[in-house]
Amino acid sequence: MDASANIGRREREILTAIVESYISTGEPVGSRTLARANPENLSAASIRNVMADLADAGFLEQPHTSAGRVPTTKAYRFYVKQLTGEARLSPADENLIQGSLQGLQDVPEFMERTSHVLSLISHSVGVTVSSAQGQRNALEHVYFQRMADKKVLAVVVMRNGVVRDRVLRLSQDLPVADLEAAAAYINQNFRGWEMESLRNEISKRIQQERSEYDRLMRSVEQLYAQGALATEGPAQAVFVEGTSNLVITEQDQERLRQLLATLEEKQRIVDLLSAYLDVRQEAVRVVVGLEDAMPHLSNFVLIGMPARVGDEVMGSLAVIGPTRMDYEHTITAVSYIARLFDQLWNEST
Amino acid sequence: MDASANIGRREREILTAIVESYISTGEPVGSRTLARANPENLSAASIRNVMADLADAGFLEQPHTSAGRVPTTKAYRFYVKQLTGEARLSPADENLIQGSLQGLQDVPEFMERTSHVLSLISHSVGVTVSSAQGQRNALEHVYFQRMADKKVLAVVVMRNGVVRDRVLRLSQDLPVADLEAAAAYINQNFRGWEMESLRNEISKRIQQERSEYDRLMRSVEQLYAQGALATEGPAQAVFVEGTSNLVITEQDQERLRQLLATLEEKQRIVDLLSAYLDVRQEAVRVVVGLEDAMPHLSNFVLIGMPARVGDEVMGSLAVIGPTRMDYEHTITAVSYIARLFDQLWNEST
DNA sequence: TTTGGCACTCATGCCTTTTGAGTGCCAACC
DNA sequence: GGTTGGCACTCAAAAGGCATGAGTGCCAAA
Repeated sequence: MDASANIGRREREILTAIVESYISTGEPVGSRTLARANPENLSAASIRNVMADLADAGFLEQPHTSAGRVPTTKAYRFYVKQLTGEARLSPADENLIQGSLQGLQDVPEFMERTSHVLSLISHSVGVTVSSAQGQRNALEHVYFQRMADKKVLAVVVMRNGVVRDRVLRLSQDLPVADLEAAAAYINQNFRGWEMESLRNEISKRIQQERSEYDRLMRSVEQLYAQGALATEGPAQAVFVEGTSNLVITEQDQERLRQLLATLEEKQRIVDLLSAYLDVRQEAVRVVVGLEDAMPHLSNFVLIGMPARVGDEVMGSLAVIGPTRMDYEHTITAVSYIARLFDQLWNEST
Repeated sequence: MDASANIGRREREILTAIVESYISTGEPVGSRTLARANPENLSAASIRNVMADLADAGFLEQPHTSAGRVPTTKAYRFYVKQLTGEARLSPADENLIQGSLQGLQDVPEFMERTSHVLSLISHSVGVTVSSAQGQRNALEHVYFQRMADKKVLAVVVMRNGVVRDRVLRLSQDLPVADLEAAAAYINQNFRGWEMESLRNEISKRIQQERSEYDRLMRSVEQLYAQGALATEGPAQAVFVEGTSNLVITEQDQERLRQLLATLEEKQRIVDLLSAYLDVRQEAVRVVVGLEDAMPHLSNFVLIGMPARVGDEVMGSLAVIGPTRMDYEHTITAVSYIARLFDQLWNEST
């Protein structure tokens, strides 16, 4: 099924040379130019023959009859696969990254700066999502503040330092004393509990102690029902940076417009990343050809991986750029930052 | 000094006609076309004379010798000044806005959606800043959580529902008990105080009760020194949306690139808005010609105003767009949303 | 003061020509 | 048989030439 199996060594070399040449110049590459650039031993005519084969196998395309060849999606996939992944970042880039990410404390801030750094290094669009699900988080402290009739501000502090606040609309007003009692009850009984098991336990207790006359549990029930202890929330911050780099990449007006519009729809970015990045993956993932997921992102590539601290996923980082990009460099940068992220947050906890 | 004073009625009419024509077509406007479009009574030749005068007075420019006239910055300023400001938003637009801004609870969320709506309505870039300075805010509750050696998470809840959290790095470690004591001290003594006077009072008390042996005050001092009660913070969220609209506006590649790059620098956006939008202004402000503040924003206009709830400034909303824009429409939209903001937050508190 | 007329300018669009990088194929060569 | 040089052919893009038309300035007449 995979035609790349029956490809000989010569073909492989020429194909990578073509891909590299096209990536750096952007011009369709012809046999003559290739022969001149790599004056090993091959002549233009021989290369022509190989190129014809590669075109038949679906690795190359011609914009028009008498033009050079352009790599197809298949060719890029092949190219990425045969990269060694042993490249190291230049000291300059390492410094740039270290410098940008110093003195950070919260995840969203890290994500924001990371998307910026990624855009600088890759010359494409840096994209990060701070999902901060906090599922595995232990409760440290809750606090309720009465704002107005039937409106309560709930603040939840978790052990890892994530603070979540939301306004609840209750079906029935609760006086300040009841709010304080509820907070005290939760703090005393559940401090240190993991949020998920905490929620299970609370809903269980509410079921059991259904006595209509237990004022405390009724308050807790109301607060709980309105999501006082929910931790996901819509607080999924998305950071997209480096869109100005697209102006150079994408010449066509209308396509550029649609590109920018697509990148502004935060929800679609989240979907894209969650569709392609697996929580458990250990290495950078390169997805060539995003047109399946988003029509306007044809000729674009996603290079990314989840950002984890230990086992817990705190978000994702990725670069979205044109197929014509420096894959090796970008891959190394993404994986470097992901490793750095883990490190930074491990040592500071 | 202002040449617009000595401009007669005919001149004024022709100038506005020119500006409007240029805004809608984008083509330099010539005397003949104008005469045909407004067939009142004037002939092309007469208009030519007037146009020559207007050019002398600095209202019009010629791209080249034999082309039509293009309005200058001065002309736009004149045009904006003579707008009545009595326009109303179309029901469709009002619905769009109302729909987008329903069911909101926190200011940043409002700002994010507002920048989006503004970009849709103005066909330019919608920009909002949620500054939530909270200077005028009363303290409701503070909470300190020890994270690690010399690291403390400070959570400040203010009466208006704004929650601010930050990680403090202390010069000396504080045990949990001391943190709790400090929090209790602040909560008992200063609940309900305005943040600014609170800070003044605390630093005064620290000065006075300098006794090296007062453990409590030393804890408070340390926490305070590291900004436990600071409320500005870098939590100045900036939302920029609608950049895809610029692709149509700005034809020149390089300029477009710089534009996008400029709009990505959040800090500059903040500076721009704070430079031009006065906290106390009651109406929409239109600034034609942003090139003084930012060279890359020549030929661009800022239309914005602060977003207030009563007297308190919660941020700013603005549109940044090309000089060729529908001023009246955009001005009405901005002021409509600002009014809506005040309303929404008054009724919900 | 307004208007028609006239000569002049200059960006724009359209057509044609030239150029050059590329291809495919064939015959010759090692 | 794989490799190479040669040759005819293709086609996009650049360069030149020309007509078009919207525009201007200025002048003289109404």
